[in-house]
Amino acid sequence: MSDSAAAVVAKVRGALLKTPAKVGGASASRRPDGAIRVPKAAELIAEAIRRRLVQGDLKAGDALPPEVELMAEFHVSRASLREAFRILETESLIEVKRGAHGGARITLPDVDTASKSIGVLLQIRGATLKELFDARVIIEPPLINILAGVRTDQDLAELRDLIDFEAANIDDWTVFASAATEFHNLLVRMAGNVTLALIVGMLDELYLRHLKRFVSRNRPDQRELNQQTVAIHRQLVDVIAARDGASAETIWRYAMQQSRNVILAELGEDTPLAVY
Amino acid sequence: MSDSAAAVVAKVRGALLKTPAKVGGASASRRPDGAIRVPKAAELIAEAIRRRLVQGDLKAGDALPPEVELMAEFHVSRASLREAFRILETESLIEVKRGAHGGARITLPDVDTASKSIGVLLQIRGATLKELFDARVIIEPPLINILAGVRTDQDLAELRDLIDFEAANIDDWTVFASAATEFHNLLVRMAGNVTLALIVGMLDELYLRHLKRFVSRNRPDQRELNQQTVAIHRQLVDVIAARDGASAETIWRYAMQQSRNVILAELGEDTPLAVY
DNA sequence: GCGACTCATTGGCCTTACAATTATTCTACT
DNA sequence: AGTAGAATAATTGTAAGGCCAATGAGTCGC
Repeated sequence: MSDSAAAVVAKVRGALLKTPAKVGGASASRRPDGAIRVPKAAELIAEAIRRRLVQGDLKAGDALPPEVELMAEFHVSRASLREAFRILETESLIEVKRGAHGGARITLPDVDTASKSIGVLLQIRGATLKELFDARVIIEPPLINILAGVRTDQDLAELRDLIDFEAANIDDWTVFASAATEFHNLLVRMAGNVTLALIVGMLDELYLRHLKRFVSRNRPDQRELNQQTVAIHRQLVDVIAARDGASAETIWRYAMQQSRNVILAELGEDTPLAVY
Repeated sequence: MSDSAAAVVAKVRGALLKTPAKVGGASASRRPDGAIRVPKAAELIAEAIRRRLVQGDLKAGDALPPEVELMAEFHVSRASLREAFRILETESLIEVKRGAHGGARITLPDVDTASKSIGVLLQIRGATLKELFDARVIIEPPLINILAGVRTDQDLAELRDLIDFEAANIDDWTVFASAATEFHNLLVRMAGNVTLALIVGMLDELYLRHLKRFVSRNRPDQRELNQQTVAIHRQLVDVIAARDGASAETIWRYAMQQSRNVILAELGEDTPLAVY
């Protein structure tokens, strides 16, 4: 290529940003301190691909063209393209496999990704385990109230199936714990607010991450606690079945405060959240 | 270097992962489908630096050594190192400047970063604007109740200062909007739950991003609405001053539902959230 | 002092080359 | 015919080296 590097850069920038009317376009973005930041080639490529993805041009599982083709398409070197890949991998938007028929494939980001970035933020800001639970105690009960109004018979059946599964695994600590967590998430999802379901999912995820790092032992009275849990879950579903939102909310708030107190008493109220 | 590439890779892996006892260590991680994934050099470097950062060996503003030194330290090529930089940049953990005395500097991630990853997730899952507001209507009022119990006189003073500022800028749409948003955030922060403050901050951020993309026009009755807003804010602070948590919660819930209805009527209830 | 200039430092980007991995295809042997 | 295993082709992972651009600090001239 005989162009000077500057010309090439200019060309790429031009090619990538040919939709300057889009107000949301994040080229030449400003940093908090007001200084302008010249976007790097890799960032522009990542942004272009990300846009295709979010706007639906690319679906999960779709394969991106091999590096050689993308290099030609974006007029960049392999190094820059690969840096863009690392960015998109970090955002869990692609996965790259090597070998024949390898290459980058679109993946849907999951809760893990988001909760990781939030986790770092919370840890830096000194959030405590107590706050994490308080947040859930505030968010979940009102959702249960809503759920009592919108639940279908199939929802009830699913919830009861899950409770039966809990009861069947009452002695297997890890299985029971993940089932109980899933019960929470299921309730929240059924309430129908995708946003809050996601938030609760992330809080769960953070709590579990913390747990896995610091707790390996079991409680002596675990079995008894688990039985209580199952009983409360059954009671809750019955009230939801009766469409008694207010009672359901009260029950759930009480139940969550109970388990919050048990867990915090064991782990320590002011334990700083630690996910790394 | 006369080693085969395989030997070099092995050496690097060994050097980077010399703390295998750390349970949190994410080398050779498993993907959801159970397949094991060989971590790339860039990921290992990013992880090593990230760990130093989160554990406090590196503070915000600290400069990392120049690329040449890091290449030597990690025994990797410049390409791999730079891919690692892109990963860390994506996570908002470093910022790279060029020129003399440039290089990578540690930065603290901010709400933007987290809300971006959540935004993608929400958009993909088809969250609507309505849900975003419903989430805030659920989360904020209980926090106001708490705030009424813990508020200090200085908190009241700050809130009233902010309201005065709102009143003074009642005709400047953008200034008023950001002041009103800050009022929300201030309330939530004062309630003392870092986790929920962060979550509300992210929801705000997402709403504002959406707004900036799609709304440029003003309402004809904006001035009147803003005056109502100021009146309600004053009323709220008075009730908080009286430590009347229940009333404060009720007032705030009502106020938020009002503004939710106004905004949704204008933008459309089922508008899918669009942040890109 | 103070502005323009120089220059060393450092990252941004490109090219080339080779190694490692993997799906497919071919081959040889049973 | 069928199948294990070897060759092959496609594709990413990593390295090395080079040029250019940006930047900030010191220097020189006024």
